[in-house]
Amino acid sequence: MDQAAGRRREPTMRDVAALAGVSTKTVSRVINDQPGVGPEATERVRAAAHTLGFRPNLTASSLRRSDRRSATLGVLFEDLSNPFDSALLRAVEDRARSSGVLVLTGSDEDDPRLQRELLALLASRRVDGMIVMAVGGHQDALQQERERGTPMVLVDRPPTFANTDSVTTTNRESTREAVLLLASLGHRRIGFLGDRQALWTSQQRYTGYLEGLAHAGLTLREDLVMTDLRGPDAAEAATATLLDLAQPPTALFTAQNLLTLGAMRTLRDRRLHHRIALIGFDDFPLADMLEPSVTVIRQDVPAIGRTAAELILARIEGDQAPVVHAVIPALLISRGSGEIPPQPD
Amino acid sequence: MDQAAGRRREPTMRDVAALAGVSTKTVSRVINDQPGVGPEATERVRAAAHTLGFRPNLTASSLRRSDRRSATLGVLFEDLSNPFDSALLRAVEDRARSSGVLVLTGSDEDDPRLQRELLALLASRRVDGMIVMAVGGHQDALQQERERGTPMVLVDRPPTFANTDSVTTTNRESTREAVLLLASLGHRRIGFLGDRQALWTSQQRYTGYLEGLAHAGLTLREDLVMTDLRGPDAAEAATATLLDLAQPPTALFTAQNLLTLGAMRTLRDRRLHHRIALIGFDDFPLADMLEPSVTVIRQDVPAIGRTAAELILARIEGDQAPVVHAVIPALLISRGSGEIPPQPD
DNA sequence: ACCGGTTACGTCAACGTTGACGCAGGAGGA
DNA sequence: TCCTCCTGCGTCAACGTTGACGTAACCGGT
Repeated sequence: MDQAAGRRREPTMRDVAALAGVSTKTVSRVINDQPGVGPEATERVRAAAHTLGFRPNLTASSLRRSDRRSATLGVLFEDLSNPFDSALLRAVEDRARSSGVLVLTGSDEDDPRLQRELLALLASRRVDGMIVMAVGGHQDALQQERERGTPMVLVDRPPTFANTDSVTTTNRESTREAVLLLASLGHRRIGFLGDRQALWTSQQRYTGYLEGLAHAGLTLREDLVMTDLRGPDAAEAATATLLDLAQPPTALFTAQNLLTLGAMRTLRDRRLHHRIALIGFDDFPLADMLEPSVTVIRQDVPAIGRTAAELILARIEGDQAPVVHAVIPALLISRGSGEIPPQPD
Repeated sequence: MDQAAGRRREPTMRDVAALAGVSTKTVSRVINDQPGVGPEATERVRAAAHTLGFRPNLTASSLRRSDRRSATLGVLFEDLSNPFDSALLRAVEDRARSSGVLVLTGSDEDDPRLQRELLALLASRRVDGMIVMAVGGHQDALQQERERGTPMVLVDRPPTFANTDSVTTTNRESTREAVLLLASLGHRRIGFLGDRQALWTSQQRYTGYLEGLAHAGLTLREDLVMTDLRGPDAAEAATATLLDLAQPPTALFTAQNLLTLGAMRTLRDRRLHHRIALIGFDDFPLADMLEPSVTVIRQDVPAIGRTAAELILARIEGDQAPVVHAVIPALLISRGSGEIPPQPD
């Protein structure tokens, strides 16, 4: 047995047919459970297939079939090593596998060039449909792919173009809810740390923040808002800046999980983590093990993934229903850090 | 534009050929950068392909080519939503993409039936090779697949059968090192919490524990060893059991990241987290944000993934070198919890 | 005995692409 | 001048499978 080259030729339907003494078409019928084959012929084919270890070649099959199905889905996320993305992938995968569908994956790092390239690689493998996290900025590549007729569902962020399903979460509403919670505890100076404003989710969360302030009768203080923070280190520095203000915030809202970590780090360094309230968007492992435990807004990632998978599978089956923009509710999980009242100076 | 059905027919080489006024073979040559086409014909083909939006059908191509390559790899891990697995996937993916190869994924949940099923699904899509985390117990399905000639590399756990590459880490050596560190601080009663002993990694880590004790001149106390723990809850209970002994351990070694979390939870509940030393196998996010920060053995996940991908790609290219069992060194990261000296009772 | 229908197969071509091979025309050498 | 080689194409068949269609045998009814 070699490691690689000299790979044994896989047995084909022709081989099975020869051994069973029937035509390849009959083998095809048996393999695909189609009617029109007698019980003994069926048995002979089954036996032959088993002794030869025959496995149908799905690429040849999908080439020839009229529906062209490859029973393969493309999944294009920002970064599959991110817990949010990988949990989403897992949910998609589970739902897909129950339909015998496998998943071809890619990480585009939110880079339009990379996304376009990966889209092309998926397309040349003729996946039946794609579940994609759109990159920030314009979605030209996605739109072009969609206009070619590729079934597509966007997750996490909706399309900027027409006629494409999406699954997102209650970014705005849940953020508003969190801000209202803080305000109800008496906080008047609530800081906001946000991701890149080019991202739709960031904009939504910021809008929710503004709405929350308005509902609580608070006026926006621009100096308490820091956006376009990329990663925990930026959030760490931004938090320090806010705390150094003459009138520092008594509560913080962090609009993304990495930013939550950065903010926590600064609060901890300054021994303020029990004195300044903190609510973060996105749950993360161990949030409940920290001191104080971190209050977060948790997206229902399994539901998002399952919904996206169900949508795309239905579209692939030919579902012609009007476009769907599903919104999966997120949940505010109170753990302690968000319930700290404002502290006297 | 419909959502799904009535999917536009993708343009083929025939369409391009017709528009460019050449034969399909000439189109094929241009697309594949093969020689034997004049500059103007090349230009006409390029233009035609561009205006039609032609993209080669890789499934048809791989069916016909002599090497049968589909430029697709199968990756079969235990659970893609686990941070270790997803980081590994990401590393594999990056290395593969630099060769234009895409990855077809699956999670087998350490279930032999599921693994066999997913293996078959990957095989019927004729992936060029597979990177697999073997399930605990016997590896029959893997071995059979391997014996059919499928190029294969195992990660995290080595094969129990011949002639198959693997990439693992220094489970035994690093565990020994950790135990020696604890012993050097004066610990005499070091507890061990282990995963299912059916897993190779668990056995290795347990062996390392034994070796560490022996090197330190300590005798094994069986009552301090708890194995076959599944998940954090089991570890939590096991830790409680150990602490309730007449002579409880003064230090703990947890052989897997979920077990580390469970042990930490119990230590914290009993307010012993600053009095009992703890070292865990596998790093995890936020380990540095806890109090005390958790000393861990960190596997070099990117290196493992990259190495596995390079191995499989080389084998696919026909590399006939003898079997490789790569071992990637893990690193002990001292953060505090592992440096707590034994406390007087 | 004859007809219409059904059952259980088989034959053939085609899906989109590429390997093997063929061929015309021009360049270059004897 | 003729032969050879090379360049730049084209033709054809085949990869493994399945849709469309053909057909022989048999059934029941008249």
